[in-house]
Amino acid sequence: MEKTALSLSETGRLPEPGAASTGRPRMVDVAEVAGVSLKTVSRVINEEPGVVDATRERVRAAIAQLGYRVNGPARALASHRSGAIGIITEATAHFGPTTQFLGLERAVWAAGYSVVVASLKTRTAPEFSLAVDRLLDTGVDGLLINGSNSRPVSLAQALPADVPTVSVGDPPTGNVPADANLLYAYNDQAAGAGQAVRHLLDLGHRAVHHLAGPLDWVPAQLRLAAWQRTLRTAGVPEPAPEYGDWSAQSGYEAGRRLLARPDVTAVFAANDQMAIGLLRAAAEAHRSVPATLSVIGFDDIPEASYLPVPLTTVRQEFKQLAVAAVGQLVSQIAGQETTRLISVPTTLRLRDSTAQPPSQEKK
Amino acid sequence: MEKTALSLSETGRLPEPGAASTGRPRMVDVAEVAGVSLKTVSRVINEEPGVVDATRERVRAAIAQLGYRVNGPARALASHRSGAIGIITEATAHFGPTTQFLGLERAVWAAGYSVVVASLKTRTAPEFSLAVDRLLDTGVDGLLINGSNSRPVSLAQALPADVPTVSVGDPPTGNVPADANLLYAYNDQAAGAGQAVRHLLDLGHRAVHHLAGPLDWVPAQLRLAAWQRTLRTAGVPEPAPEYGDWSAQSGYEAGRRLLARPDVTAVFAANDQMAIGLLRAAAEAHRSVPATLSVIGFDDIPEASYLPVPLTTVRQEFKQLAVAAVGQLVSQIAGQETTRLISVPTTLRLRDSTAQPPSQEKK
DNA sequence: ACCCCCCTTGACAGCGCTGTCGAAAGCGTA
DNA sequence: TACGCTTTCGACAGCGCTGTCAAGGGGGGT
Repeated sequence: MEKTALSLSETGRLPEPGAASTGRPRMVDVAEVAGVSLKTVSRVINEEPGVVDATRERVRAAIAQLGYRVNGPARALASHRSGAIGIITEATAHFGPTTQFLGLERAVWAAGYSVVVASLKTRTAPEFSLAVDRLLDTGVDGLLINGSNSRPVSLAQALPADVPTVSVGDPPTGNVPADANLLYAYNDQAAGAGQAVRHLLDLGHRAVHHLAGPLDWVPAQLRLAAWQRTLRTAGVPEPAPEYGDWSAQSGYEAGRRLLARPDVTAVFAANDQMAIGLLRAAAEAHRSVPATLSVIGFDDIPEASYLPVPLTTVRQEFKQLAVAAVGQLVSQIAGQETTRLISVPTTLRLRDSTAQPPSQEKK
Repeated sequence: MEKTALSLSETGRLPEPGAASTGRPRMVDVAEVAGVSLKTVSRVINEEPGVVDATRERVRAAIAQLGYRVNGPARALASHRSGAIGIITEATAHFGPTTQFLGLERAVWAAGYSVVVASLKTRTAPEFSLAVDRLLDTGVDGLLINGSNSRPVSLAQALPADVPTVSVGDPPTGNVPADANLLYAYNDQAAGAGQAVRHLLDLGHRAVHHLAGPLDWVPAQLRLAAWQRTLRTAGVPEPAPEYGDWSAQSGYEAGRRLLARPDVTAVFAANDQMAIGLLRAAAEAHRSVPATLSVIGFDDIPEASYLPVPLTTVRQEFKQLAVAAVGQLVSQIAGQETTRLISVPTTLRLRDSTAQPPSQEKK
């Protein structure tokens, strides 16, 4: 027994001095080539102070010579920081979520972290929890939730309290627990939707209809609520909304139902894709836009300007939002005080799909 | 949820006996609670054989009680496998790349790996190398390259030989080095484009024009080449193509140039977005589709059916492709033999944007 | 009844890095 | 010349897990 132990420690796969040709070079190999200690190499790599320039150069040369690269897991284990941030995102190719996701991804790398992604195919709580678990198992330092969350309450519940998290895209809804680890960054949906509706009212429309998104998406709820609020404030009756699922197809179908109603002259669609579907339904119904029907969308997708009728829409600044959110998260990870809520303004892009209603004199 | 809350409040999550009651529970804490060795806990967690059911249950209970979760970096360090796969992707919200990316992401998780992402804003070699470096520094076990690569040669050059890699989306071009670590999975672009062009020829069009994508994207090259080949085979003259950048806007502009030419009756656009722009240009030029102009796209984006004229297009099966690619990569990581090239077929989706040319009798 | 072998479990040495702390060297001042 | 201070560097002990190998215990074959 002791014999075995002894012989083991004796053989102990010690690399012969000067020759470490096996496998990937390690930090100790670099140290040997540079003629310095392991720790000094570590200092150079992490750009810590207290290393004289000549030594630093020697180490850098050794690194280049061996083609050394750090072992992420080893570093994470020793330093208790993985340097990774997890992003939970919707598994949809929709313009909004995708653009926002890419913005976040780039902002995270720019902040010096790597990005681990888990996508959600359904909007169910179990799948959300599963995604969180997966990300936490990889050891992420923080979490970004991209896009809307259908479960404003369970969101906070499903998140462990000890991982800094920023929910990006939606403002908190309902009674938000004052849990300091859950922050929010979002586009000002309500203001944007309000602007859109007011624009239509200002043009002289007696009624503004709404083609809403699926109500398990917070942005859909917010845009709907802002539409209602704006109408109420203006003292205008509030017609029943039609609902879609963000897709052009659903916009087309909802559009057909909408256009079958009397007196529909202006429609605020909750996103551009549905507005596209609506435009198709209008064409089929021989309603010319904007002469007899005004349409306004939300997002400002790149195609918006190049539709048969260039689409008036509400633009969201995803890049700006992403940078703000990542800044917030990184501060939080560093243990600094941060703003709990960040709101990024939206802007109304006027194009050709909105005009005065056909019969002005009726007033 | 209530269960969790209850058990949490009951146990108070403080393992007393051990000294290290601070912070996250470790495997040794679980071992202590379960009354087994560290190694046995490891066995249970990794579902290794050789643990009797009773013991297994005891360990599982201890894990649940403590709320233990594995430390990814520690496991990666000890096992020499990070369990992560890196995906390099284009930083665009375009339908094709995004859909393909999401397919890959889900397929990777399904295969039991986590996903680290690096996006590319530009198509330059330095940025590509940077992305590879970042991913390798995090310790990924394999690499997926999502979408096209502009640099068929430098792609292989920029990749280290010791990391299994699958290029997803494009077939290899030019002389591919027989480097066993670089595999390919792709949609059969050439066949799809060929089908599209042949469809237009079969309808009786005397010429088929092409609205090509940017030539630094391999799919753009392939679709262009297939268009040329099909025309040549049919003995039809090959007009100069117009070029766009995949966007609706560029499609609109190229469409205007195209429609200014005489005798343009059929256009094969390299993607659906550009086809949308082209449709807009046609509307402005008072060319009705498909009566006086046939248009065909590529991708089959969800909106394609709901455009003013439902778009005939070539559908790509991204999900199927993703699953195949990940299977290929995982086998490669496991050191098994794999197919070096996987091709997934595309299909022509006939809708309303293609018809016979206006003047048939000219034939 | 005995032996052998397999099945289950545990002890222990790292994986490659960082954090702590102390040693050595350099430098100004008395 | 000697002293104390700062700057630069190295020794060493883990971080939390897995892989290897050995130990113990029970069942089947003879």
